[in-house]
Amino acid sequence: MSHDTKLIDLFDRLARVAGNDRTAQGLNPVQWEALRFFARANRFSRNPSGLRQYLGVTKGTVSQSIIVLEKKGLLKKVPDSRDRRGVEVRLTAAGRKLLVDDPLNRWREDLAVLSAAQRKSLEATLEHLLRAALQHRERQPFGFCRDCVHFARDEASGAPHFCALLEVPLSDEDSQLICREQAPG
Amino acid sequence: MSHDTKLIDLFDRLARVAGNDRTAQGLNPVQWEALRFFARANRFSRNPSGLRQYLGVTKGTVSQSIIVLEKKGLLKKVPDSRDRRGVEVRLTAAGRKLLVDDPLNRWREDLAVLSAAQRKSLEATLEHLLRAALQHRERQPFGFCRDCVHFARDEASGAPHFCALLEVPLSDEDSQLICREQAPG
DNA sequence: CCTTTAAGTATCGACTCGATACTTAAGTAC
DNA sequence: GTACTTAAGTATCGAGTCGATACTTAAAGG
Repeated sequence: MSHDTKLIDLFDRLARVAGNDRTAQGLNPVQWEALRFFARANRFSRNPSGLRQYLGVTKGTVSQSIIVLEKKGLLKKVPDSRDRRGVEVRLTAAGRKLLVDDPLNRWREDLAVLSAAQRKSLEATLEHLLRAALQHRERQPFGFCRDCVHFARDEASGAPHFCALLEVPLSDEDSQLICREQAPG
Repeated sequence: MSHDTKLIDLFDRLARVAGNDRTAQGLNPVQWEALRFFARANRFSRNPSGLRQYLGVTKGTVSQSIIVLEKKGLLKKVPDSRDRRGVEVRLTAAGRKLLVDDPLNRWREDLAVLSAAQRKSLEATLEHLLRAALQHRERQPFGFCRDCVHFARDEASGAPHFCALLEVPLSDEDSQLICREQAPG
């Protein structure tokens, strides 16, 4: 019985409660997570292997989930012009519309019981913890493009920004999305 | 894009990462949760409907999970002497032994990146949040017996403690377990 | 008694998820 | 170029979760 037992139990319990109200609008937990991911991932990340990395599951699993969401008309696949093995996954208008009723939004009401200072502090602590946990498990942080070590702002190249890792220009929109290659700077 | 979006995303992501390493020792997430629950629930709570309330799933689901764990030799069912419809679920020696290698323990290492003050603050905040979330969803908090409004310490009745709701004497051990009837005082 | 309610089980169908095997396309070596 | 290797994605299978439904048994209350 170490001193962190209660904290771990709280995580476990919160995760379970969150999981419980994730089945809504006919979508199950993983489908919601996939929808959220593709809505927020940049063009280097919004493909099946990006989701695979994000969720930490096998490619067969994500392949199935994407096919189901495609059948529901919430996602559509577009061939990748640069690599013909790959596909780009995009939300349809129906997908974006459904995301407005994300069951995770229920937590906004719950978070209201905390003060602004508490929420701020909680956010910083959880971010720290998540980063450590992902590093420990050798997984990518999937942070914002603009917070990356490879991000160069206001390049003279014409485009507003630039990625020094992939060596491509970046739009303003790109910089505000999450990226599988992101390394916190 | 409300201001709590990032906080909700952090919860979602932490929950997913925690879920990923919950498949260990041949047990899946729900089986681990059941094992943990029965190890910590008091005698009024360690039955199928207690787990049902705790996890927020249907009785058919918990019935199946318990049967699987019984077949694995980690749990055993004992008829309830007071109510012949009910059963008491107890961990076997093998169950207790397995719990030592709970994959959730991996978080202890991750929590080490936080200072003692941060952990303390995090614990208080999460407890507050969980309580609000459970109340919002009309679910029981499953707190410690000793922290309950119905708990009476050092009764003159002979037993060390007493539950004013169920009107039964309580041992010291009872008071340190979680209870489905618990109402925070 | 008889009706209602509660605890638990049995069964079904839809889905997740890991594992395995497969297809197609890049990348690289020669 | 041809051959080998690696990567992206799909197809399929089996075990398990989970809600829904129907059922059995027992308690509880007129």
